[in-house]
Amino acid sequence: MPRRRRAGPSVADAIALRVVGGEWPEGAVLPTEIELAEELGLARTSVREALGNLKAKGMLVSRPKTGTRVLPRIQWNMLDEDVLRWCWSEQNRERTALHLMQLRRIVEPAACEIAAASASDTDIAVIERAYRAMDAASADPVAFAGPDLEFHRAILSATGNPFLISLGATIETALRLSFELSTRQPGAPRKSLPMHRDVLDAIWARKPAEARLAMETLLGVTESNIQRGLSAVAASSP
Amino acid sequence: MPRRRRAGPSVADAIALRVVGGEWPEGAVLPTEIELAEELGLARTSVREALGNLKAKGMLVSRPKTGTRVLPRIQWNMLDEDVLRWCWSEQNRERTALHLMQLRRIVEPAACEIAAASASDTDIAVIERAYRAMDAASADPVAFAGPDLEFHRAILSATGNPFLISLGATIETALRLSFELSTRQPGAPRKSLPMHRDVLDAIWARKPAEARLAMETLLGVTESNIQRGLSAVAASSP
DNA sequence: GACAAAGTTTATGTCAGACAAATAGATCAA
DNA sequence: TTGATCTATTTGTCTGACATAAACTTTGTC
Repeated sequence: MPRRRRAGPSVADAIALRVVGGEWPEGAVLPTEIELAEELGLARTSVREALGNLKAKGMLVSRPKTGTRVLPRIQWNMLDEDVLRWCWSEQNRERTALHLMQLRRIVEPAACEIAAASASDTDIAVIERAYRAMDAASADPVAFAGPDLEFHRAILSATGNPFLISLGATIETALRLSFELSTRQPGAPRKSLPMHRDVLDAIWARKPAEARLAMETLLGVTESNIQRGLSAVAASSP
Repeated sequence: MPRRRRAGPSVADAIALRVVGGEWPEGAVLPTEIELAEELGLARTSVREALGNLKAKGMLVSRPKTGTRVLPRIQWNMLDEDVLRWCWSEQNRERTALHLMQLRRIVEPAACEIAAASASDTDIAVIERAYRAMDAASADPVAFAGPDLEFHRAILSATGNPFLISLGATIETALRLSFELSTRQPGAPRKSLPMHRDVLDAIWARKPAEARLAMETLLGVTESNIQRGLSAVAASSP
């Protein structure tokens, strides 16, 4: 007697991971809903719900008779947190990490500039609180990560631009995924703290140009840290 | 005898528009699935499918007994095309249009720089093809819009960065929505054409700095066009 | 009377089976 | 050969039922 497991979003996860893994490449049609249901030991309803999620995220499309096809990856919404998470569990993490870094170096300095020009006092207070938490945790690289993410997210939020705020959520997810890469440097927190301080001070002083510059400097160091982390990973697992 | 209408995604649309419209504000719980089904004249299954989509996009969350609640707008994924479309049908289009423009002025010049530095010949050929189509349609502002969108999207694609490519899709959707605002200027196509040409030439000549500058100039003119369009709308409907 | 344990209620989550609709592919006719 | 029709198959929708979880109520105890 098969007890009903609370499948939840894990069904979408299971199918999405198989899509990302290449079991059904771009343009391929995946098995019928009934076949998938049998294979996974679920009702067709549950499979449909999972497939519906993947359709909502631009990964699949389905039509009667034709079946459900995998859309080209170019059309997937990489800015969706789930899609990003699923795609992360793949071989090419290095390139993804670098692409993410490229995005950050485009968006975050500009966000700093905007924040310095137009953030409210409460916005800045949130940034400052994150900074204090970073300071308190600077001895522990693991505990340091949380406030670090919050610091960068708070700056995006301080712009008041909904698009940039959503981008902040995406970046935060990606950073959490690439956490392993950036924390291989034990002394990194201590070194990056004063740079974060520079960013905060410039925003607090309402100096947009300086804020942008401080963030560019910070991200430059961050990128070289990540690159060192990448080469360390590559060296440890030839 | 109620014939079954092919409801399709319009169910999600209907519910999403009511959420965006403020019928159930942030944090509020919306009616039970059964009540919604009765109200919409659909089966609970169909309502569930629509709600599932909205959950996948970060707009709703639901738990047994508690019901389905509207998440804070700050958590919605504004970079999702559907969410963007739904939020567009609201009062504050002006601010949204300006926020979009702010995003473009951050992303597109940087993308131009990257494209000029690293785009493949085929990537550039796609950009050039879009430019030719713009040239051919420069007499008709309506026909001009399509190739115009394609031109900007092609530049984002030419970066080879999946995140920027996804952003391109978002920007394209938003531009299509704000189409009405930017086409109030009859002579705009003719004026913007040479600026697009400058962008293309700089990318073709592999001069990143010039490409960035050309795009900044182009977007500056575009923004003032949109602002004129906004004030024209405000003046025509007091 | 306060408080903890057990039962009740109710909404979502899952299942099962059926029919409707659409369409790709096969069949048939001119 | 070509065009229209037929058929098979897959997704889309409906119906009704039970499972599960959590807020609410009741009960029992100190």
